[in-house]
Amino acid sequence: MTTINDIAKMANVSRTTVSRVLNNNGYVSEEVRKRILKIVEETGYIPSLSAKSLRTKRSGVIGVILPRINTETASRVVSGINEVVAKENFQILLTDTELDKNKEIEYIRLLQSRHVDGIILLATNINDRLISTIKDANLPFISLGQDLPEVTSIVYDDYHAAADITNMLISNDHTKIAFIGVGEEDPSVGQLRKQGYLDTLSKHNLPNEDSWIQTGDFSIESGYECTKTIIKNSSQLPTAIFAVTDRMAIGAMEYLREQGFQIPADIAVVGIGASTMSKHVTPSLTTVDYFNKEAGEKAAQLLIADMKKKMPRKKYVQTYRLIKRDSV
Amino acid sequence: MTTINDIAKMANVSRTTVSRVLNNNGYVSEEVRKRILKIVEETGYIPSLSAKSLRTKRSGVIGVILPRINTETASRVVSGINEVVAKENFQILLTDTELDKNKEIEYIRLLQSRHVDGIILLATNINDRLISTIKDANLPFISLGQDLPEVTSIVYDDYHAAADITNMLISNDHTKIAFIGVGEEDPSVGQLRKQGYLDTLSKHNLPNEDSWIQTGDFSIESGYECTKTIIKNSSQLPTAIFAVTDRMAIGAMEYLREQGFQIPADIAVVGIGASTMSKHVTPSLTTVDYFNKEAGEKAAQLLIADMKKKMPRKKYVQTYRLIKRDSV
DNA sequence: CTGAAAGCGCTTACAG
DNA sequence: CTGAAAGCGCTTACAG
Repeated sequence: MTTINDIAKMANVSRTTVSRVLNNNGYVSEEVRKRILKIVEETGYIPSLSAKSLRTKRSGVIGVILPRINTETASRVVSGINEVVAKENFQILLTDTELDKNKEIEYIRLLQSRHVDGIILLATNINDRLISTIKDANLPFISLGQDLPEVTSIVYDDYHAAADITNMLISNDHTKIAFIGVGEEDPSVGQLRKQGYLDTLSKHNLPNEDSWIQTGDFSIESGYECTKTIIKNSSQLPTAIFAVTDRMAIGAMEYLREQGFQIPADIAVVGIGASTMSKHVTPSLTTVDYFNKEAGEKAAQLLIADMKKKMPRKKYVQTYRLIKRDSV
Repeated sequence: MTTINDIAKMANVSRTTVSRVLNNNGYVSEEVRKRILKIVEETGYIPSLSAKSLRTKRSGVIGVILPRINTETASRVVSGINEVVAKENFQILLTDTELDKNKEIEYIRLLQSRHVDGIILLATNINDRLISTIKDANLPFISLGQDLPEVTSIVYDDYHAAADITNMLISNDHTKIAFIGVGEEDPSVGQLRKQGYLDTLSKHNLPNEDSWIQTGDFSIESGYECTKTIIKNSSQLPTAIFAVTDRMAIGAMEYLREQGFQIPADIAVVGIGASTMSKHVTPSLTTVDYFNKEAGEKAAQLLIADMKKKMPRKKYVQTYRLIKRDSV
């Protein structure tokens, strides 16, 4: 492999000078510069970034920790992150926890050992070990999706989004609104969205049967099953179902359609996420757009800013947008 | 930052011994091992992989080059790759070319400078500069999705998949079959799928009007527009439309539905890709499953095998499966 | 404008 | 079973 020493020899200069040319800093005579560049070109020399990184303590790599790699949300976020960091010549090192909390911690340490310059975590839960691992890493760090104490966080406005969409159902004359949520170990999706729903119901003095509130696991199938339970176990049928993710909402629509319910005439369905699918199912799904890609961009911008100059911890709340379509 | 030297001092041994304990090779007395491990634990010491990689010439990182990061195909493939490489403790360094051919080459060189142990390229085209860059990199390399000369390639069986699905339309009594393809700079999707369609038509002596054959760009919108052109410009309406991707097929369905056509009664629609969406649109879309995740797994396995022991160049053809649903 | 030298944090023959 | 020493390929004060 060609190294900086080879280039130096071939150009009859020291490797110091070659380094200066390559990094464009320090004075080098135009003549020498040209000579070196020519040789670099001819040999196809590619500098070793591991050596550089060992020496400079910067790697040009940003670590991204995802709960699941193959979801539309994740790929939108990564796309947003990538767009920003690529411009600054950073690469993304991707890790997938498969929703395993231990892996979150393991990967933070791993990324640290790879000397990444910063980490963006798409968080799904909050726990003390996680927080302390992040503190110990002592690296520019952004949490996206959960409000992590002591860590700069970008969160979606889960509470208000859920409240808004519930309100929208109410203003469409729905008074019996069922709910499909996820487990409370996920504060953002599991707790805040549910609270937004519950508070809105009580504000309007609306009833809610126990059987109207079900807990799924983000999958289409769980939306289907929860809806089955709602329909079968309710003394009174709801006239609307609010699922906290589009996928579960689409599972709900599937079950309702199979059972011969008309959507929205018999039962309306809404979700959250503005997935591509939500637009193309029939009827098209009313949902909330969380601007995931923009959230990824923002996370990357904040991270880069923090890398350049240590920023104080702050919490950012993303905006969202209701998308009214045919399922209501 | 704690280094191996610090640990060595604290344990009163040489860093050689610490290295041996950490990497679990060479003889170390049980007593010393325990002492070292305890100190490692207490200090939270994290070895520097850049230093290790500089020394060993292996990085434990695999580079993946994607044409677009946020597509379902890409995320399935990456998920498959990740599953395999994570087991062997490799990380994925992800790059996104945004369909720019120059970036493919740029990223190969970049990944090389980062000393990745191998590269998987989701190729979208074939050109000489690309091939020669790959040869120069002299790294374990797998092409996925295109048959790159001189490079181990995993390809989908585009020709036969297209032929099969066309045949299926014919055996459902369709004789007027329109086609929505993509540009021919993409040999797999643009050329092979089209050829499979054309050959099947001529084998059955079926007609095909010029206006029945349109070229889109993978997007839902282009499927919509191509279908508009087909419907408006044809002297005879086709009774079926074969779009080479699900997204374009879904665009086609959208236009047809808007215009009041019944699917499949008036016009049948088929796609390729087995996207999640294809299952959940109404009517559900007949399509071809390419097992993208399995392709990703296989790419990773081949790459790892090649890293361990140089393998001869070979071409692998993935299997596929027709999924008949309600759009035919 | 240019170079010699030190050092980043590891691993690995080699010697004992 | 253990350690001293060399070296991986860079960058960066420092000196001239």
